[in-house]
Amino acid sequence: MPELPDVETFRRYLNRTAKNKRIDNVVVATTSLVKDTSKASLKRQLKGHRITKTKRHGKYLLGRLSSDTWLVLHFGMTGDLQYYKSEEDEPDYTALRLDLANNYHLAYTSRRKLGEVRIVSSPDELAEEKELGPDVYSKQFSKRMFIDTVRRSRGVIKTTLMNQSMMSGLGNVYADEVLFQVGVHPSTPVKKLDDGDLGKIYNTIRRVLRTTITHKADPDDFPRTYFTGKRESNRACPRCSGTIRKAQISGRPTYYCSRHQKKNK
DNA sequence: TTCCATGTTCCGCA
DNA sequence: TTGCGGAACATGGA
Repeated sequence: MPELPDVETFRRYLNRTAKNKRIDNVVVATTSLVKDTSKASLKRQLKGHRITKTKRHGKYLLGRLSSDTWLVLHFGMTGDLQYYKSEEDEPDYTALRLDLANNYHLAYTSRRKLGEVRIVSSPDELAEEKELGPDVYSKQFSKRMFIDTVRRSRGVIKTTLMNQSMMSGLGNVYADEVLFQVGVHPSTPVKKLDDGDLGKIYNTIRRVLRTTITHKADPDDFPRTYFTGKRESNRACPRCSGTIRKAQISGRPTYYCSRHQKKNK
């Protein structure tokens, strides 16, 4: 679930729920997800403070604390956020729980324990440490930057779009969605794409992200011509009379339409 | 039971 | 030397 549109949805959720509420108590249930700091230190840095502002860089959600440091949440493949009042509503797999002054709780859950929780001094510090490229949905990330960045890659287009150090935010599912919509085969070498092709890919990335964020990253609400949420081989293509195929690209399961996504135009 | 999975990181090879 | 691709990681669900 958690690629850029999901994390942006989490960010907005946090803004209208736990933001500006004092954190009275902190429960760390899954210590292995806390990186670069001890459990005790994480608790100390959260307790008594509030999240006053949120940001997102790619798939990372950051919350500025009233102490002027930043809480970082990464959701791995199965992370989620839940805001609730009654203790019996506590979700399964809660890894970190913030008990707020209004008696509500914010739970960060992780089924597969692949995420990350930490404190950094600034969003820039996080980007530097993780070597994150610009957020693919940010205003600053222009079409020119996109084309120049992609040109540095010697690999195939899908893998390039997913490379977080080139641009951050797209994962396996949304990279497929973008290429599906723009009609480019995922294993097309970047060097075979001209500036016109790349410009179209850029426009499609922005449009797909805008649309899916609008629908709160819920595939059930996506337009019919999207195939996120319907990733299944041998299924009819929602855009043409073709059939959805599955392949392995850079070790990731990849879905594409064998008819309207040709390797060479 | 076996296989698969929306994440990142590490290692070997070209 | 640099960058790409595959494997590993942890764990639940189909």
